Amino acid sequence: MERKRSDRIADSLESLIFDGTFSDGERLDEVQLAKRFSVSRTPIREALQRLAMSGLVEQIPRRGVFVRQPGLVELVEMFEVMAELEAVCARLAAVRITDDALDDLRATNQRCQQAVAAQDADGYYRENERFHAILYRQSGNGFLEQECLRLHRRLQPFRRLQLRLRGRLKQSMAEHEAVVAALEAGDGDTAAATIRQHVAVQGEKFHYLMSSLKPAAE
Amino acid sequence: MERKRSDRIADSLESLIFDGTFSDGERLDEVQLAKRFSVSRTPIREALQRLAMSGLVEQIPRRGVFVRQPGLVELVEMFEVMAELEAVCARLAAVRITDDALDDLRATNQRCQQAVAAQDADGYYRENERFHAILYRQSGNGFLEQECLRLHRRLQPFRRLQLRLRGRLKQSMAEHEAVVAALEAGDGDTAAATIRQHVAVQGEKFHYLMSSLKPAAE
DNA sequence: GTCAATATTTTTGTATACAAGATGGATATT
DNA sequence: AATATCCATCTTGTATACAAAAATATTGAC
Repeated sequence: MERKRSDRIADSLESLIFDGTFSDGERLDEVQLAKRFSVSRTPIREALQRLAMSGLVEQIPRRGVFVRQPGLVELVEMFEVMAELEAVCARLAAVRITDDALDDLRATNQRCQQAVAAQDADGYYRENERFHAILYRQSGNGFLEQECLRLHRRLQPFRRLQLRLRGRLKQSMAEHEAVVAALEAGDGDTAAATIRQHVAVQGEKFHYLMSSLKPAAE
Repeated sequence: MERKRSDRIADSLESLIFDGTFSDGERLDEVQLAKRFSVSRTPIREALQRLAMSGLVEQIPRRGVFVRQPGLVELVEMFEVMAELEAVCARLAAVRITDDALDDLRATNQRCQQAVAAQDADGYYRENERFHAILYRQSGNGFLEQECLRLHRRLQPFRRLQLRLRGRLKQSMAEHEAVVAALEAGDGDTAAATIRQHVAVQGEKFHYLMSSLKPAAE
């Protein structure tokens, strides 16, 4: 599936940026990375360019690429956009969703519940991902679906941080149920409002998390 | 401002794809392009990669890159997303917009009107761009602003097609005025609904244009 | 004559070599 | 001593060379 070396390197670098191995503002030296991955500069450069397009690094011409960790405000902004995009998906899905997809959502939610009960974090994430992916798909708008997947993927590492908040999982599940109910009833506005809140609260919780942990981020 | 040769090449290729010099599905040969731009394959490859990220071409590993003109359905989808994004901007702007920005919007609209009266197509586009750019900015969400600018830019060549529809410009201006009025009144829902319709209608008109011109596009 | 297997050629992906701009420090001048 | 200038070095951007894979042509078997 992965074909070009530069693709795999891009993924690796992405992970390294996400898990904080590269701190914000750090310059990524091409020859260093080339040695690290045992390749020439060419695939490194291709990978870096991809990351630049994704917004993970900033490429200053003739100067180098610098990792660009989103600050607190940008994160909140991204969560806000994610919330709105998912709300659009929900509103569209309310009229376009198929019965099969509704069944799928319910089944996914059930598995998600079981994962919560079993304290299976990975399982929870997998099913949660699936829930949202189905919602995107059922918007009936392939372009919207892709954009949602893109942003969702970008926010994923930050989403992981906040699961530790007590009681969040249970409430999250309840919100999922409410969304399914609204979709079933064809109530687009309720579905949109519910999912918007469901996602937006993550941004807010994140805000809280950050300000409680770090002294003054940005 | 333009720094790397590959950047300028990417822009050139983008234009060539937009204006239809490269038809859909056509393979872009690296050496051919290299000769055409009198450079080596390296900057060509970098440019092509950027285009692939933007979705303008599809890159099939070890096989080449192929231009990927959006089909009719994808265009409608993109306009739908644009409409929703702008609606979000409007709703947020209704509470966040500054008085200065309101004045700016009004002035821009006025210049836009004048351009319409003078049959100054370029002027109209410039001011129309500005109107939407201000709206994005006044959402108060920098990330949303960037995403809107990205999609707006991508849709620009297709938007240009439909100005020839009789009476569209006048109605468009009226919609702009309505948006400003709603923003002034702080009525986010009305502003959102108005701008959503304003943008969505472009996708629909485009649909009409296509089906009337081409026999059966996709 | 058709199909298949192999060889040739073409094209992409990667490595290396080269060019030009940027960084940093040393030296000279005020 | 402070600052400006020039030089050395380093890093990026581009060109070329090489390797591997795919496309195409050729040849052989049936």
